[in-house]
Amino acid sequence: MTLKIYNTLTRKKEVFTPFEEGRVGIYVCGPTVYDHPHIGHAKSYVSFDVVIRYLRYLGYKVRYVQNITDVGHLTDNADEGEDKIEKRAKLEKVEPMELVEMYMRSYYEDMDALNNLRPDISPRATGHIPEQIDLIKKLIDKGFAYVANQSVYFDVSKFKDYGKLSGRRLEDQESGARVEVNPEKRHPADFALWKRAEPGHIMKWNSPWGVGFPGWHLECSVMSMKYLGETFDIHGGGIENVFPHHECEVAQSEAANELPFARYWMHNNMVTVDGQKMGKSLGNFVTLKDAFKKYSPLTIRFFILNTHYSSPIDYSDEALDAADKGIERLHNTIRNLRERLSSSEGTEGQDKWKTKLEKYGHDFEEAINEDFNTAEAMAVLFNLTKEVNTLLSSEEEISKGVLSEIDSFYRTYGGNVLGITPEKTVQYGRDEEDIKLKENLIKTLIDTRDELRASKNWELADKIRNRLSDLGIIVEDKKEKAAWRKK
RNA sequence: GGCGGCAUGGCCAAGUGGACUAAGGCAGCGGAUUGCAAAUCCGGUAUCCUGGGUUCGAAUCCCAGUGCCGCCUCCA
Repeated sequence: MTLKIYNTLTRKKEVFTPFEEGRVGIYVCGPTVYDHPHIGHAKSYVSFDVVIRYLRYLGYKVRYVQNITDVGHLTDNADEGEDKIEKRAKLEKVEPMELVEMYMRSYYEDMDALNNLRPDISPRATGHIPEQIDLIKKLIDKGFAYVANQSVYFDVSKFKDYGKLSGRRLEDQESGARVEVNPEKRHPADFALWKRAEPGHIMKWNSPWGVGFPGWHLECSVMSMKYLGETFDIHGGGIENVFPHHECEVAQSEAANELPFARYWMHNNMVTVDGQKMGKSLGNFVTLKDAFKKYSPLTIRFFILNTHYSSPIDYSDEALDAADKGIERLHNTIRNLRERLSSSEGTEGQDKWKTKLEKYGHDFEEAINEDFNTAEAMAVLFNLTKEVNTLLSSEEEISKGVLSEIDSFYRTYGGNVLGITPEKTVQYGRDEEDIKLKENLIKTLIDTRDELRASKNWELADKIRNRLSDLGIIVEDKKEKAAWRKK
């Protein structure tokens, strides 16, 4: 079995082989931190998180680089408009770097909640100005860039492969269709490597061409090659950035190095909200902080992974409610399993289950190997879950050996690879002590109720169960002792 | 105008030439289980957008049509 990845560059699904045996270098376009992250960020970074997790599961030593854009990303296209960070900083009356810090923290907070692993390196554009200047110099020296009125532009006509990633040809582009062409540019498709700072511009640095700031596309080229090498394995990002962002990255990197840049390009699709595109201008952004008020982060993760990363998803209450129920079923089984595990012993039947689980593991891998088909992989998890539920609800004794084999299956595939199953199954309170106290209080009530049931005092037993239900505690009666869970 | 994608049960969604008499989730229906519930299990539920074509064989390939969506402004 081999991992296959759909490569935007070749428009084909290809067998993945790393550049350097046993190691994988991956760069994923990170956020521009000028606002709280939204549901679109979640889709992108959850998708790539599974890529990272699976590559590690396969035994690769992975270096995961994901940048933080903190300068150079402008509000408009074609190198015009204000810097997003600077604009927002002025609005909130803070230092640009203060703003960056604030939203960067917000970003990691939400990504942590979604159970995304942190990147190994999170380089910031402002921390790599000298490197960016060096790359520009190199491009000018090689004749791929030119200086115009203290700004520097990449000359697309000099790079014959321009358009190979996005499949666009220069002559097809209707220049100036949506924006006025900057008269400093020789060709309308030329893009800024360095922009001179206009009066009043705050975020600026000295350069050989005057005071200014780097173009947006440049940082990704510079930081990926600095940490991953001039040729590296995987470059990921949103499909909306194929052109012009990624196309420009390829151009400037390959022009400078005369070597292939990223070997596999992966692009995730976008999120719509109630069937409509999520856009700044439409004002229908769903921030993760808002989404989390309604749905748990793992529900959102489950919802995202239930569709292939390259397909769009539509965020709606109906879809999220369904995902919520789905993941609850999975969690219920795992919780029941772990409860049984703590009071079981022996190893009878372990080998039989081991064989069975190997087959499920094989099916799971086969799904993920097909360009990260997480939806199919989750189906495997649910097929197993049905079988486990049957086992758990049967009357017979189940050995500790069997239970722990199953538990470790969930930990490996549901936990390590997909990240949709929790380490601990009960999270109910702020700290350990708080959790313990609450659990004990609930247990006390339930124990009392079990005694009432034993003496067939149904009326009072039902009353307690209803009252607990009102408080969000679901009681499930079993033969002797009742079980409970948080709604 | 240029480029690209999608259309599968009530909803979401895998599958992209033969183990498809189409995975999985949600909802609903019937049954088992239960003191009643909850949870769980079992069962039934799809002319694979339309019309042609290729093939021994098509959800899957080709052509035409219809409808939606994205990129070429902003955005992951």
